Amino acid sequence: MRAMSKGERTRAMILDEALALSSTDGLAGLTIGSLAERLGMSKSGLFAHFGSKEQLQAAVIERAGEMFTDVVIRPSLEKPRGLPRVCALFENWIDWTKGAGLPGGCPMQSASLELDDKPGPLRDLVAHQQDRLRSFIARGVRMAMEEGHLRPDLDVDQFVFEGISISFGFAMNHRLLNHPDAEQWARNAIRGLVQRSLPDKT
Amino acid sequence: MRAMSKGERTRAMILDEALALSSTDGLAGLTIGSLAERLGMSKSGLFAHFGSKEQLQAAVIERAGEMFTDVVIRPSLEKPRGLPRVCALFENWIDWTKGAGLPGGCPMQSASLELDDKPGPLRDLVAHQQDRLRSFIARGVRMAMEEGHLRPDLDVDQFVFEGISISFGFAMNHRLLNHPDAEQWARNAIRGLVQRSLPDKT
DNA sequence: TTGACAAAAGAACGACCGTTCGTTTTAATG
DNA sequence: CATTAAAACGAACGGTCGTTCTTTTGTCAA
Repeated sequence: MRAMSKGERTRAMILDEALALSSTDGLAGLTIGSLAERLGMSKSGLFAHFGSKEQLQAAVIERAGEMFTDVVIRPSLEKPRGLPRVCALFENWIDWTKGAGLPGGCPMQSASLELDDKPGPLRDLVAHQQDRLRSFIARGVRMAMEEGHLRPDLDVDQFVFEGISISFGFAMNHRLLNHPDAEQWARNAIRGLVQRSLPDKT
Repeated sequence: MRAMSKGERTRAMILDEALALSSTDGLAGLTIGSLAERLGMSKSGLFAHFGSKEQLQAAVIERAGEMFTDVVIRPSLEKPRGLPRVCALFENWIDWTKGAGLPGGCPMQSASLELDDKPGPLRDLVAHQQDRLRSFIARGVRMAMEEGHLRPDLDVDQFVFEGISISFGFAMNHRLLNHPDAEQWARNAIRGLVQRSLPDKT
């Protein structure tokens, strides 16, 4: 890990700060000037690390994806496969939304809303990351079905849609209206989703 | 309606275009220059109608709220009170998300994400509108309980949370990933939510 | 320690931002 | 019609945007 040159180190430092900034101001609100000022360096010096603003934004999106993987996905893999892993993922996700690291909300969520009408490489990047998440959850659910933890006739895509919707809905309620009950609602909703996906007790 | 002066007419015209623009580019991406160009008028002439950009943005948010009321809420009031009205609301909402009028997605949703970390009058405005929607739905659900359409022990806030989450989740899936099954998932989820809120058949 | 190269700084660019102001055009009213 | 107020314009302001240069500084191996 000490094979990290000076340039690579500052680049990583820039990305960390850029991620924090874009989580509050959005991907478009992320400006090179303010980012440089926060880091106490010159615009041009910062700029040279990325070559263009779009590439900076792309790097931010990728970094956000890595962070999400580290905080939400990877820890869930330490749980036993099947239902425990699926539940752990949603719990990690709720914790992540509550502000794990980033000052603003989940940057991927705002990026999605921001880019949904703007075709281009950034939009493709975000869509791809969302697809990866979706298929990861689907894989976990299918495992849980194989393990007998969930109904064999469960509609996997429907389950994933509802789980993701709850997570996004929680972010909305928690961050904008910061309603104190939002977390409880989200946990209840996830629990209900799981409960009605269990195998029949007959 | 002919009591509308020239100024009021152009102001309305400006707001319509501003709403369309902000639905694709976001509230922050809405600029006076591009808006004026689209309308074929001068920046200063347009500016004079609002006095500041923030007031323009506030007017856009309010206009978006009116539009949502016209397209989603008001039509549901023509249905009989109780469950039919609640279901109609969610169906209207899905249609609205599919692009009723606006080229971009629901402007209120992106505004929420955009402003959730930026305290100020705009954030308050959006939060207030969301609160109004939430309490409107809650009122409808309570009516349905009184009519005997829904379980008397139903957790109203929980119901509202899940319904709103589904609607937002649909927007996300439909607009960003434009997954063809998204609408079906959303309708299934709403139907499931309603079904498990019905009175016991015992 | 020197020499080569990577990294950061600095100044400047054209473009666009929100905003102001004075002027001109247009609409409403007697 | 003439008058007056409302509405739209055009030019300009200070700032910031992303980006491009050239120059200076720092790093790191020979």
